Amino acid sequence: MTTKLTQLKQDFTEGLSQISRFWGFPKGMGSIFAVLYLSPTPLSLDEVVQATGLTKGAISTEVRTLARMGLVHRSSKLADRKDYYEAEDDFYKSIRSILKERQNSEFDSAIRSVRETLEKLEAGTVTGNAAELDFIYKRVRALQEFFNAIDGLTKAVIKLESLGMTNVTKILSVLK
Amino acid sequence: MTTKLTQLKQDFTEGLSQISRFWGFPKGMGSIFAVLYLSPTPLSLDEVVQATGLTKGAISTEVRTLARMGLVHRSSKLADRKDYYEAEDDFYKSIRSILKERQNSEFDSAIRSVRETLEKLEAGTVTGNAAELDFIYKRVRALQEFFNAIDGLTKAVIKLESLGMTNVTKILSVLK
DNA sequence: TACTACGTTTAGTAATTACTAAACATTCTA
DNA sequence: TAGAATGTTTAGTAATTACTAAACGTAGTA
Repeated sequence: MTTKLTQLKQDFTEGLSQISRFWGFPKGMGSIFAVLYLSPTPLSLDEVVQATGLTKGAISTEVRTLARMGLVHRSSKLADRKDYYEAEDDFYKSIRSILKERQNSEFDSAIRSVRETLEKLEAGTVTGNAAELDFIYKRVRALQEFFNAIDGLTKAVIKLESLGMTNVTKILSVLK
Repeated sequence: MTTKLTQLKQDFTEGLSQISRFWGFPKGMGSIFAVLYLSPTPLSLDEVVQATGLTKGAISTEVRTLARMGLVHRSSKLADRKDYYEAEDDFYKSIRSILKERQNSEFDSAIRSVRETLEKLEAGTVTGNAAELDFIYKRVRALQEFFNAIDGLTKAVIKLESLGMTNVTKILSVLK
């Protein structure tokens, strides 16, 4: 039983859409990436419209966030006003730019709020039952330390020349 | 300038809510966890209702998913029909059970769909332009390899006796 | 057995998010 | 300069998700 190439592409795209949703991104983002990833040549906005069934508007905005994450690249041909988009195919590179992106995001500000909580506790300016205060202080500090560890890890990954199989293998070997 | 303990708790809870949303979970989940995490003693459902402002129903369901992820534990006192909930305070442990949880989830099925794509391509049962087929095969295979690497990593982490600062430090040292 | 104290489920609502359609801005071309 | 070809923004809609309120189930207690 044979499969048509177009069908295969569609299934693949469907799969990436689900993965995208799983990670909390719009499923349209997944399908845009899939289409670009399977294309041997960069595609214009209208070609992506055609291939995904989404509208120009949607693609315009989602391609921008994909580009911010380093998952697609925008290029242009001389003497052609169209923009062209192509997928990054080095996922390890993408991971690094996604992490970099996230550093400046809301996540960091939320984490900062935990640190502020901790600082208030350390400054001794919080009024309330002493035993409870002590308990809460320990817990908040533990959380803070955990965040610091995560933060250290992501920063280390960002700084790498390249993540990639070699490094993954190294990590695996230490974990054994 | 001093802060009331209740205010501090509220701010902390607010912070965790944002973090929860950032990771694609309901913000209510974050606040439930925060309340439990700051409590020296396990809390009953009604106490959580009181502390979070959510309804019994919401808490009932969200506490269940928190428990599945190993972030909270349910316990009961003898001769007391109430359930009591308390937060896991070993986050490394939680990471491991979250990863374990995710293994059987939709994510895996989506990844499986990529593998299926690859298998069809390898079986040579796909009809279409040969050059394009070859290109697509290479790309899909690369993605598959990437997923395998990730999968290997998560499995390794799951298998660990315990993740924790020691291991994080080890990883960091390899990445330098 | 009826009543109470709980947790769960369910059906509906509110809030959020993803997307569309169309107006708009910009740049090139005639 | 007018017109066409492009990408972006915006205002509204559809779809999804988080939550509420209240009915329900169950088990313990009088």
